[in-house]
Amino acid sequence: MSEPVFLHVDMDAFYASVEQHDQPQLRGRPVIVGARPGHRGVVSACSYEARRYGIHSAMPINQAYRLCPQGVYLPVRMTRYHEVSRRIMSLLRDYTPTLQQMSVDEAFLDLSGTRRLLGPPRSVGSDIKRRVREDTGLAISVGIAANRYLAKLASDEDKPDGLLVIPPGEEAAFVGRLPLASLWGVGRKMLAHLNTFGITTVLQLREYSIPELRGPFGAAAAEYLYAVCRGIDPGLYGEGRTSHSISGEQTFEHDVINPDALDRALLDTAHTCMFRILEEESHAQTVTLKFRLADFTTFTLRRTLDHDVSSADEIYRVARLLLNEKWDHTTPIRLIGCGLTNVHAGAGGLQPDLFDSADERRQKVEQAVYQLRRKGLGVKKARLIDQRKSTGDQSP
DNA sequence: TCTGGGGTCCTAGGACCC
DNA sequence: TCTGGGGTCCTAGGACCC
Repeated sequence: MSEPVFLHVDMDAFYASVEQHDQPQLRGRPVIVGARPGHRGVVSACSYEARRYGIHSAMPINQAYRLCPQGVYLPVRMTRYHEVSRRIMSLLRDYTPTLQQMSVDEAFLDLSGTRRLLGPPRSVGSDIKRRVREDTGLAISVGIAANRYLAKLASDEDKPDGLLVIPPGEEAAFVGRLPLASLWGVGRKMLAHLNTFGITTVLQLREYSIPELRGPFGAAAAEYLYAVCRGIDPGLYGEGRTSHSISGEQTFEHDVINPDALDRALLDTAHTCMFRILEEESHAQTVTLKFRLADFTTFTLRRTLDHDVSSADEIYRVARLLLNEKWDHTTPIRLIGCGLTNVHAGAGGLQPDLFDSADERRQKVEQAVYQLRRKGLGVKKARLIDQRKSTGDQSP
């Protein structure tokens, strides 16, 4: 019987590190990747040099700029990061066929039962770090433990360029030493909620039973908290997912009440969603609308149709309907977008014979447009292009 | 210091059916 | 006239993560 061994790989300051690698003159300098200073947006990632100024990801970009005006501010180049990510992931696949990629810069490897083949887990970890550095020039942090949850905490604990192994039997002791806030899944609100019950450490949390936690935190959170404070895997990580969601949204540079500007944004995101669901050959029946007012009040509405969504225009029409139901048409809107939920794999109901001829024609036009877009020709429907020419929101 | 964009999962309440 | 309970689907909102 082999013991379970999981390895978590986390790329350090990923976007910023890729930029520093691609432009060597940026090495050693504070690099901030995200929105343009002077505009609405946040920091997506920043180098360790930038962190010394107090900058961190998700910080408003203008705040970052005030802290470090001499920093190098770069736009997000997602295509490039995906390219580097794919290279690293394929390298990781040399170690296990059951690689579980969690995001562009994170993955789990199940190393259970590989000791005879690959050697001890720690040496596998150093080998991976060395190969990633040789191949891409990037530093990664590696955590190794008996379950995924702890492997992730371990890679987090020893950043940057870290390698931390939690030996079997040390699980509970390791978690017991961590601050409550560093538990994955315990965010600002949960931490504050725990504090109101006098729970400020992992060890204090352990004094509570599941039934005791259930009242204040709910059934799911109770079991989650009970497990993780003991170093037991809470068992998430998206295994066996059968559906997911696709969405797009956009924040306006200035808040908007002009219906044309809103229509344009909705149409644009509707097309993005339709393109993606066709590309992955899935189907969905539920359309969502999200909008946010100037004061940050956010509404999400959804409508489930009696058939699969068949065109971007249909997504747009449903989203527009939902907007009319909820919006007073006078309060400025900061963000708007739409999406699809309950997305399932398989072609679903997109067979043309299920639609009347108008819908069928529209579908064929869209499919053709998507084919061109996929080839990188950047074609958009005339309606979108026409409207884009008249851009100019009605902000005060 | 005014707060992106893409996701996931959970909760609570209502509708509806048996 | 008053009174069930369970199951499922749907909706709106919230917390959290990268």
